[in-house]
Amino acid sequence: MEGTKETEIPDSIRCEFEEKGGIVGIVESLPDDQTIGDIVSVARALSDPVRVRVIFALSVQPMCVCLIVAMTGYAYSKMSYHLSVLKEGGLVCARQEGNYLIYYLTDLGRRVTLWIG
Amino acid sequence: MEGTKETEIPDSIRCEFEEKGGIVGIVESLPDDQTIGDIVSVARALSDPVRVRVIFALSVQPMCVCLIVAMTGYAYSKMSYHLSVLKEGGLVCARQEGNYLIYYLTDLGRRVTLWIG
DNA sequence: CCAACGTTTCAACAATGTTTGAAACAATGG
DNA sequence: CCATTGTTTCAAACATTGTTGAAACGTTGG
Repeated sequence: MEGTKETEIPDSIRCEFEEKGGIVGIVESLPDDQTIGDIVSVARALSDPVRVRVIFALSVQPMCVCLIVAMTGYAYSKMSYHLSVLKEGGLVCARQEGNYLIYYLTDLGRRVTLWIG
Repeated sequence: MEGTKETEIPDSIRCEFEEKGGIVGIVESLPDDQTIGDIVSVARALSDPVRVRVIFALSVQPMCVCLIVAMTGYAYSKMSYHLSVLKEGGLVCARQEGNYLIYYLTDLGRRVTLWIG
């Protein structure tokens, strides 16, 4: 055994694989951890049906929490949790208006909603 | 109170909201459950860093499990689990070659990888 | 047929994510 | 200042996901 090789790999792959620089080459071509982390947090935000519904609804128009709650039938505290996950994923943000909090899509939220739609 | 109205909503939203048909109108404009479910299962597949890394690696070239394992340092059984999540999300599939299983991106997997990259 | 290899499956366990209801907070109107 | 309304926070219960190591499966070569 010489150098970086430890694993046997099938012929059908070996050639292309070595051309690409082997494991080292492929790993180097991967996005950095920060980018991967961003992707993961968006994905997590989208990994629940009610949250997906909410961002689609917000893509129609901004809404206060009371509307979102009325639309989904969820309790305030429950929806508050889901909204916080969407906020952490960078998909929504909120502005205060009097007694109300109005949630709306961020730029990223808009792009994501367009793309998955 | 007349008709569908039960919730007080702030002035800044009311007008636009009623134009869109209120809650009923907005709910009707949402994607159907099947579509939402598909989005969620793709999102879940992407909601772990190692899985995201794997699909990026597979976008460079198909790989047998032993290579993926070597690349990530994960145990076989662990990686096998993550690959099954990616498969359930419809992002990857595999073909057998002799003793090896070679994973590669599906069409959906390719589109997703391109978009998130 | 047997042994070796690549891979998956399984069950127990650990870790994370979600729900619940009560309590707290902030803004408004009286 | 007080009561009310819209919303968040918190901790405890609960549910879903991820990890581990051992055992099983399928394919290959001897």
